[in-house]
Amino acid sequence: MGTNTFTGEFRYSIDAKGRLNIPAKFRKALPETSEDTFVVTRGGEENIAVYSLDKWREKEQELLTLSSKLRAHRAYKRQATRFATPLKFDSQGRVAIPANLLQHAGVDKEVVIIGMIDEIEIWDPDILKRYEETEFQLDAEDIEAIDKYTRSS
Amino acid sequence: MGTNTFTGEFRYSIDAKGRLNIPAKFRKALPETSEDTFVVTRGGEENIAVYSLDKWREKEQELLTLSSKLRAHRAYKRQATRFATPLKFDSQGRVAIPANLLQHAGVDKEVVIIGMIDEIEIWDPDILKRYEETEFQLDAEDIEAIDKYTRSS
DNA sequence: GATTATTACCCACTATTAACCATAAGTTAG
DNA sequence: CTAACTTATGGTTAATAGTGGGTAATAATC
Repeated sequence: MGTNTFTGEFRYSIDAKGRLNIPAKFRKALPETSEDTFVVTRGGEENIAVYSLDKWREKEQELLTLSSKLRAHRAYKRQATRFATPLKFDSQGRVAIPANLLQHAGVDKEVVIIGMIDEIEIWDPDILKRYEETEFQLDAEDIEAIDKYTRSS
Repeated sequence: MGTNTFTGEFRYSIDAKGRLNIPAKFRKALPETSEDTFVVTRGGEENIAVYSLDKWREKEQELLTLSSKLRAHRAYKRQATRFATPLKFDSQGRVAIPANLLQHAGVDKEVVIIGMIDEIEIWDPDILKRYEETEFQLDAEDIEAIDKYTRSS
C-alpha cells in the first residue's frame, strides 16, 4: 500500500460529541506498532499537533534522558507532556479530541487537517488563513539558513 | 493495554475526607509490580511529586550510591526520603494525601494533576498559573543546553 | 478501660466516555 | 452500468469514571 507518510490537506468537521474523523489515508499510513493510536498535543502555533504512537514513543525516550534534578529539564519535560494524550480511533476511524486542546487551537466545528510527513496539524480554518498571511511568510534570510541547516545534516 | 506512561493534564478535587482520585488512565499505567501503590513526596517546586512504587524503588537505589560521609549527600538523601509516603489506592481509585504534603503544595480543594511520563505532579491551580508565568519560561540558552544534553545521551 | 478521633471499607449517584449500530454519499470493481 | 465496498457522519446504548456519603474497624487520648 502507498506511502507511509502524512501528506495533503483535508477539510473535515467535528461532530456534537467532539469526535473528529482522521482521513483514511492517514490511518492507513500508521505503522502496525502504533496500534490504531495517535497522540495529540499542543502544536507550536495556535493549533493541534498529532503524532503516531511510534513517533511519540521516540519523543518520550528522549525526554526520559533528562534529569529530574534540574529545574530547566523538569520545565521542558512538563511542557512537552502535560497536554499530550494518546487517542485510539473507533471503528469508524474517529478520535475524541480533548476540550482543552480544541480551545487552545480555537476550533469550534470546521477543521483543516494538514499532513506534514511525520506529523499532522489540525487548524481552525480562519486562524490558519490569518497565519498564512503573516507568520508563514519567510524572507530570503530564513531560506538561506534552512538551506545551510539541511546541508549540514 | 495502551501506553504505560503518564501523560496529559487533569483537574480534580479533594473531598472533605482528604481523598484525591488518581486519574483512571494513570492507575492503568501502573505496572503490576507496583501493587496498586503510588509513592508521594515533595516535588522540586511548590508541588507534590508522585511515582509508581517501581520508580520509587529505582530512586532508592540511586540514593544508596551516595556517601554517608559527605554532608551534602546526607542532606540530599534526607530531603529526598523524609517526606516520601507509599499510598495504596482504595477500590474507587483514591488516595489520602498526607496533610503536610498538601500544605507544602498550598493545596486546599482544587487540584491540577500533570502526567510527566515516569512521574506525576500535583499542583494547586493558582500556584501553577503563577509558575507558568515565571519559572516555567525557558530562554534560548536553556533549550540549547537541553538539546545538547539529550544528544549526548 | 472508656471515649474520641482517624482511617479503612462499602454502597450509591451522575456525568462522561466508549462501544455499537445505522446511513448516505462517494469509489472501485466486475 | 450496476453491485460491492469504503468513507464520512449521525445517533443510541452500555460501561466506566469521578464524586459524595455512611458505617465498621483501628488508633490515639484521657
